[in-house]
Amino acid sequence: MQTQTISKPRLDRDARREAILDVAQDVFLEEGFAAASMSTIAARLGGSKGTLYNYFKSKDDLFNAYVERRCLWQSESLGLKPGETPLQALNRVGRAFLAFLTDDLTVRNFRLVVAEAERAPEISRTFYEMGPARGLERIAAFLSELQAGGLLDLGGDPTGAASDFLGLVQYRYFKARLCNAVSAPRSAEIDAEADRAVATFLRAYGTAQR
Amino acid sequence: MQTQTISKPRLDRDARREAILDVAQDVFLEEGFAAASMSTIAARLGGSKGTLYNYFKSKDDLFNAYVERRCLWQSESLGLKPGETPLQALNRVGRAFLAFLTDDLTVRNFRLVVAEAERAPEISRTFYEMGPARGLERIAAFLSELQAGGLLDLGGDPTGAASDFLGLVQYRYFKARLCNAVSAPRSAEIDAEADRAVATFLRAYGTAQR
Amino acid sequence: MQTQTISKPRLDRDARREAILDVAQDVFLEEGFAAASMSTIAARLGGSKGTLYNYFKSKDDLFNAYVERRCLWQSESLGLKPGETPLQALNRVGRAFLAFLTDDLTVRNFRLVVAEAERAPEISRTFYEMGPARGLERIAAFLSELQAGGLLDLGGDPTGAASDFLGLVQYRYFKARLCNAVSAPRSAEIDAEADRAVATFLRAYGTAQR
Amino acid sequence: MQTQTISKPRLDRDARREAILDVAQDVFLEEGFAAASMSTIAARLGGSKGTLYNYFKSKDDLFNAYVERRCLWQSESLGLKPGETPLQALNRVGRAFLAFLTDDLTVRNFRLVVAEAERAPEISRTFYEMGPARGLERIAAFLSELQAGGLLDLGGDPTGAASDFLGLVQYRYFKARLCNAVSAPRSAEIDAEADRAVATFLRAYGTAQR
DNA sequence: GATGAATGAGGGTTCATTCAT
DNA sequence: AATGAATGAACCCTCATTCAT
Repeated sequence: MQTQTISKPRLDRDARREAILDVAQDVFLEEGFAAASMSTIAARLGGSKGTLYNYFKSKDDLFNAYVERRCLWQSESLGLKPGETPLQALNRVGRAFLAFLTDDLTVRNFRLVVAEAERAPEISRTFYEMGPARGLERIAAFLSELQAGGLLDLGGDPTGAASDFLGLVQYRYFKARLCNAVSAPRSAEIDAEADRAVATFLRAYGTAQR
Repeated sequence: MQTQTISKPRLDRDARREAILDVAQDVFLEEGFAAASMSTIAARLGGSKGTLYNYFKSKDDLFNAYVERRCLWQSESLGLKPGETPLQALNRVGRAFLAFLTDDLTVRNFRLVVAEAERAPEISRTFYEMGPARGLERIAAFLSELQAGGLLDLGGDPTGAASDFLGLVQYRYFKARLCNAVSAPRSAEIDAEADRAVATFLRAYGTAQR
Repeated sequence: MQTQTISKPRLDRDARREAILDVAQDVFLEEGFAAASMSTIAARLGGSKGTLYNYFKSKDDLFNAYVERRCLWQSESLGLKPGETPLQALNRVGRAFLAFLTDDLTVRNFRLVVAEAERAPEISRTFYEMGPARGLERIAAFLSELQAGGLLDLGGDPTGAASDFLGLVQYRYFKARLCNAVSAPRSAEIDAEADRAVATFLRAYGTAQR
Repeated sequence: MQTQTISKPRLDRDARREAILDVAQDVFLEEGFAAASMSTIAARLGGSKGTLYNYFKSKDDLFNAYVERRCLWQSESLGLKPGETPLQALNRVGRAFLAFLTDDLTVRNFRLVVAEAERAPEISRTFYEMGPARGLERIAAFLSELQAGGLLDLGGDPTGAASDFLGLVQYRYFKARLCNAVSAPRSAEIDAEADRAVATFLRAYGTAQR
């Protein structure tokens, strides 16, 4: 019972914190930072407002914690998979990237962070460094790997090539998604668009022998 | 003096309306829609809140008017200029587009509209149709013109090519700008990045004879 | 033309004043004093708010004028009509009184005046003196006339008898109407109730020979 | 002490609610619903506006609660008391009824409810059903009791007789009180008027043997 | 640690009134 | 005499935050 009283609260506290962040995420994504109210979050949580302030010292603090947690999430492994040709890998990554970017959660989260960029610059900057910037680096590394495999010639600028790759893949849908001008594309649409972008990319960066 | 007494009020009213929108734009861009308060706008205007409501029947109405006015602005002429080679034109357009997109006003306005996409979907959708969507079409038309001049081979999909062009040109800076991760690039940086993107584009879409 | 310029404005001014009062009456009756707005009245009038203030120096003033005008209206002639027996006259007056009291306009006007009795005691007091109090006197005089005809014996207190008469006639419907608990009674209902009240009244005040 | 920690908040909350209603009643009665402001109520309460909204979700809600509480109050027992003759009982009830009706609180409350009859018909209707309508029924039952005792002959229409009784008793003062045309009658005046009305009533409904 | 009542500043909005034209 | 833009006080209501229990 001693261990209980010592260890259990600790676990409980972390779990409770996570639960709060889960609810906060929902509310923030649905209503935006300013329109979201601590009352709403507390009510959905089934707890009291006071409790919220036991875990996060302010609404801003809660928002910070939410963004930080979001950033820790996005970490799938890139890189060639066994038994995959470089071309197949490029197509797979293009599709995965586009699917991720057009996903509802991604889009709404992006809106949320961008909305607060003026008011809370550090937050959006952190988000950018942890998210898009790291993604670009990982794509650059991935493309270098493909270059080593002979598929590509990046011309000595892997980051530039990565930027081009991502630009090609996402332009058609991302802005439109942000603006609510289109709903989330279905899988087939994503594949078609990604494949088209990869084809363009290969015309610009592919080696003759591909 | 007769024309005065007749026309002056009319002009005054329109001018006042514009002045209000100017101030509202500043406040909206700085604080976002939700955080912006009618009190702040009235105070900066040097008038009373009541006056605001003589011109716009609600905060939403004011925001709508702001977005509408923004949409009417962006309409420069594209197309080949006299004495310009197709290649020069492509470079010029690429630079102009990137300069526009990374401009402070553009970025902050984009943030603002996107922030309200969940709450007011029609507004952001309209913005998208009037802004990015029309821009894409105009670029597509422009590229077709260059194709006619022999510089490009769009492979029968001018819109796809336009999307690729814009994706290549903007990816490096736009997201970063949105997230406040970088300040507005200087002219030289814009030119370098645009030129690089154009080079990539030409490797993918240029004809042999270029 | 001189008479025109002199006399016409005078007429116009009175007519305009009446028109304003007509509109104000509608709005006051519909919304109550506090909820009625000068803007609404001006808008319905098709004029500007400034004009309103040219005719009435405040909202209270307008309300005063409305109540005063209302009081001047109610003045039908009571008294025996030629070829009518005293009993017939009593029944006729009872019915007329009840019809008047349960009429929509009467009820809503009563509500309106009573609502402001705390805030503006003189107004409701004036209304009472001009309306119900004078009505009571006229009924007393009327009953005295019938007494002279031998139908009634008022026991030396015509006002008391008049009060009893009116109390008997109106109790069933008036409060309920004020409270919106019943809609305006139809003619047959009014007649039946008035006749019943008259019968009671005659049992209390009728002479043996009736 | 356990009961304290459990029951005290509960009592406090109810007590606070009652205190708010007490203050709200004062303010509503003095200024009317529309003119009463939540700020005034909060200030008189010595609390903040926010607290008001913790107990009542809107001004309308507060008003509803006030009316409901008023309705629960008025419930004295009628009926013959031991050692009382029927005639004494009738006089007693007449006086009590008139005293109640001309009481300041009754009059002002009536004004208040009637004032909102157009805007909130359900409220005034409920008030009527709970108050005057039930009062009428109780008087009818009371009169029937007296009839059984041989004092009265209601002619088979107890409700009609009750209506007559109440009409006779109240007409002289009630309207005048509503209109602020007279101040609350003193006890002697009330008794005299009630006795007079009872005498009239007995002439109309009394049996020969009384 | 959890609660939820209390706070008070501030939100958007309305409105009677004024005044220059 | 008529207009209608301008005002600013006041309205109802919300909310992030605090604190006694």
